[in-house]
Amino acid sequence: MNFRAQPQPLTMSIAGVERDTGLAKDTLRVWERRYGFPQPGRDAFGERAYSLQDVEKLRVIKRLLDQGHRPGRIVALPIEELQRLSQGMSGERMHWVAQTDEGEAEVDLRDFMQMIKDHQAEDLRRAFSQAAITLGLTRFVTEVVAPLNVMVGEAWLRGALEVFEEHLYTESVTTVIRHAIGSVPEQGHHSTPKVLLTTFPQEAHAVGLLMAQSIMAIEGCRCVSLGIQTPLRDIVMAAQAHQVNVVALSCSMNMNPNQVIDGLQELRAMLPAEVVIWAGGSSPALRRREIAGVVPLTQLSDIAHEVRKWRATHGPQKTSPR
Amino acid sequence: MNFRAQPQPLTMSIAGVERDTGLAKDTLRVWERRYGFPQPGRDAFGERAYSLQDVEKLRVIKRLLDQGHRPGRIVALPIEELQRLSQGMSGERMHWVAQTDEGEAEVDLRDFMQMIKDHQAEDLRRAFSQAAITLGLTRFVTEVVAPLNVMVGEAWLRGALEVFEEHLYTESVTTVIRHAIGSVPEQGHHSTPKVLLTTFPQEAHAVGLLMAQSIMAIEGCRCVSLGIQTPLRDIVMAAQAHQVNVVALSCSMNMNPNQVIDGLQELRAMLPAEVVIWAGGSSPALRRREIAGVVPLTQLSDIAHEVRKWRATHGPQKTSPR
DNA sequence: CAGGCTGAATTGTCTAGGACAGTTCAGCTA
DNA sequence: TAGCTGAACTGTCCTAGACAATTCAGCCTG
Repeated sequence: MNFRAQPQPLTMSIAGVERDTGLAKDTLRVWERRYGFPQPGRDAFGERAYSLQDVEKLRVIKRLLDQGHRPGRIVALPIEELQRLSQGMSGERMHWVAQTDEGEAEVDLRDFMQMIKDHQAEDLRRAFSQAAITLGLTRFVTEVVAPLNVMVGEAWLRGALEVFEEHLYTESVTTVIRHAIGSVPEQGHHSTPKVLLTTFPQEAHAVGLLMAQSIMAIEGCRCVSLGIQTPLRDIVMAAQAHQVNVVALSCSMNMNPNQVIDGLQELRAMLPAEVVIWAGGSSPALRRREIAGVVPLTQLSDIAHEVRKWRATHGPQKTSPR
Repeated sequence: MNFRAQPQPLTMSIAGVERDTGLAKDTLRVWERRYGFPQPGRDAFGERAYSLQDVEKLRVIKRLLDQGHRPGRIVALPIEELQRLSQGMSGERMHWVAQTDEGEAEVDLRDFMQMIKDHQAEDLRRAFSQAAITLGLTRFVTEVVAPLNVMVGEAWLRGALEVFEEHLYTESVTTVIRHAIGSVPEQGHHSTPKVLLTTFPQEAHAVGLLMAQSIMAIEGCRCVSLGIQTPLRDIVMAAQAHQVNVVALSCSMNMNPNQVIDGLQELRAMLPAEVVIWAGGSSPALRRREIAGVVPLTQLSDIAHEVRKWRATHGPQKTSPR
């Protein structure tokens, strides 16, 4: 067993930091000028070289920003102070427990986390399958996958989880949800609403989309998913080609809030008024401010409500004539 | 049916163009300086305002770049010239036909292409499912999906297929293959080889990986997939954590050949010698030159051969002790 | 004629600081 | 307490220059 220690680069380029933290290059430079942090060293070519500690701190800062803090107040703070701030929230509910109808606790999320950390690939997938069957797809997604996503994301931010461990989790969940979706009986040609699912080009996370799709399928929608990263104009063209009633976008926490808002506004301007836009996911942009003509779904449970609301507003079974 | 031809703004900001074309802001500005195109107007604030025609032309240029053209040669060309270049290549063998054992032609790939272009989402998925059942998973993947990938890729390069149409194809195929993999009986804890599947961080295409996984599953391998885009060091760490015998990488045509070669060499240096590396996919880098300690699998059928070869070389059922 | 070397051209990304519109805050007034 | 207003904050755009990395084109060699 001679796995070599990696030739880990001890620093990161500005482009790497942008990708890792989601903070634009311009922003990083302007913070340096204004707040004195980050203060990267320079490599042999005179280009910024960020230490891994600084990148770590930037990640914490990003999270605090998403929670509503303002840059000028926190960017210059020492790391301990930031961690104290970010401890404030989260971190309490590592012990959520989903319960079966009979009331006994059956699914302890810590068990899943443990399997991820122990790299028990087969066991993990089997446990997910079992939970999906025991709880049903809707509860599995809302009570197991959603909180696990948060826990995995936080663990990754803390550095408690490696990228490959997160990948394994994502792959396992994807497999199980897709399999479950396949078991939902297909909708007839006239069931409504017909929903187009996809994400903006900047969004790399596919699980959120899949979760939404699974709940919509259960609620009896006709789902057409394009997967992730569809250019704006293609979303519009697809909505037209498939004659959908609803366009549903998944926007994860990692997307730039401004891009989310801009994208939604542009999309709204390009789509005909009778096509509804649902924007779901953990992006802070969705909570922050209302966007005209866009329905924010900040919780998974909102989906079912919105489907029913749509059906109440529109004819119960006829596809709108257009 | 009042889908608007365009969004009200007849121009686009530089950020919008970046989002729509995938060309970085820096690149757009430098092209303007060097080649005189694009030559955007300015809005009331003195900021670049790109016409929709220019954006359209930029999209064509992006496509040509992906094909291997160089910016200096094409950016300044008039739109007609660019379109002529796009037409140029590909497009002869649209008439492959897979045959059932009885010999009758059953599956005409042109039918699938037609369904994609006609946006018949449900029919397409149903047709794929049916083909997978009729032909069996291995033949479905090698005789239907593989050639269709080529056809779809070529059509996209020619501009004959929109991005959202390609997305729909990818999503449908993914659904069907994943479902089929789920039906392959799970391997026991001692079957070999144990294979780690993933791609390099630059690789965005997941279907190739899935195709490989499906064939390996059929051949009785224990597959651990991390999905796409795993950093190099995480591939190594995962190989160790999961104690795999083989690391399988999928490298599509779209990856930079140099990145493929460098990545494989670095990976080879980091992994212990007893872990085999299989590199599959349509990347030209795999055909071009041999890489020491890496097995190239340029065809899907190579996978089965290589699995058997591995079993012949190593003990038939014991996991290597290490 | 294949293959390898070298210098020149090409190309994306980085650097610097300045500017400004839009948002949020803080203090004053009613 | 509520509402207004000016000041501070903040992200993104701007210009123009520089340079490493890649690719091309020509030449030489075996």
